[in-house]
Amino acid sequence: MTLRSQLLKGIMDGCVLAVIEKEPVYGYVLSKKLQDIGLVDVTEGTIYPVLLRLQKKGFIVGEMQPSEAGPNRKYYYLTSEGKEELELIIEEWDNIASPIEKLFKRRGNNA
Amino acid sequence: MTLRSQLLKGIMDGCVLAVIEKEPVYGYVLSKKLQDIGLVDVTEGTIYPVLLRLQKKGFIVGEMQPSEAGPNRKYYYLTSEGKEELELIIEEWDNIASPIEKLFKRRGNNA
DNA sequence: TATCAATACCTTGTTAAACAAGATAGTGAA
DNA sequence: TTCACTATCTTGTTTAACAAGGTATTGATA
Repeated sequence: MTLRSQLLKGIMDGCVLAVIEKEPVYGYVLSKKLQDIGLVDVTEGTIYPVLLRLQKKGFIVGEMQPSEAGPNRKYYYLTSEGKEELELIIEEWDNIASPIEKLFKRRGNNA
Repeated sequence: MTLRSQLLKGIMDGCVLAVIEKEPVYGYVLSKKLQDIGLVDVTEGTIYPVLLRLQKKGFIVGEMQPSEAGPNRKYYYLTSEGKEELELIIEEWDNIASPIEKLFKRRGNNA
């Protein structure tokens, strides 16, 4: 719908892997974290399909853990395949983002 | 299909507008230009739908011009609405790209 | 003449992923 | 008992890249 949602296509996997790499998280809090850093539209409707996809591909593993308050939480951990995948995604990102940056930067430089 | 193709979602319009802003171009050569700067998969199957979409929205206008060798060329020019749209797209890009960059940058900093 | 490559336009169909909307359920406070 | 917050997940819609194909012009080569 939004331009924002289109711009995230193909990079959500990378974002999720990057967060999980730092420390294992569960879906609900992952969504909040991504919103906090500026990806404001990343709600649960986005995050859970991504987590399922990544788990199916073997890049993360989920483990249910009891919670003292509220429903149980499914924590996700990065696998070594997931780490490799993250490297690839970051490389691709650089390959795509840098020509776009150049295209967008050299403009209005009449100062 | 490719990760690359997903990463370009929602940003092709901006890329095309940015190129046309510098100088009017026709579709065939626009595709080559974008490939040259690193967007290697941007073929005519990508470019012509984008040009039609942008024209329908009033961001560019096309004008057929005779060619001495080969088929005629349809040159596209940026409108003032197109310029405004480009500004918006670049702003959105910055809003999305910068948190992603941060997520990807602060890694492997054990040097 | 026929054929090929390069140039140049365009359309159709497939596919993937974000995400809005909704369903379900546990805890605890008012 | 009603509400808010936490937490999981699914379904359906939408959008845009782009692979594949089609048409036509010019000019070179066989």
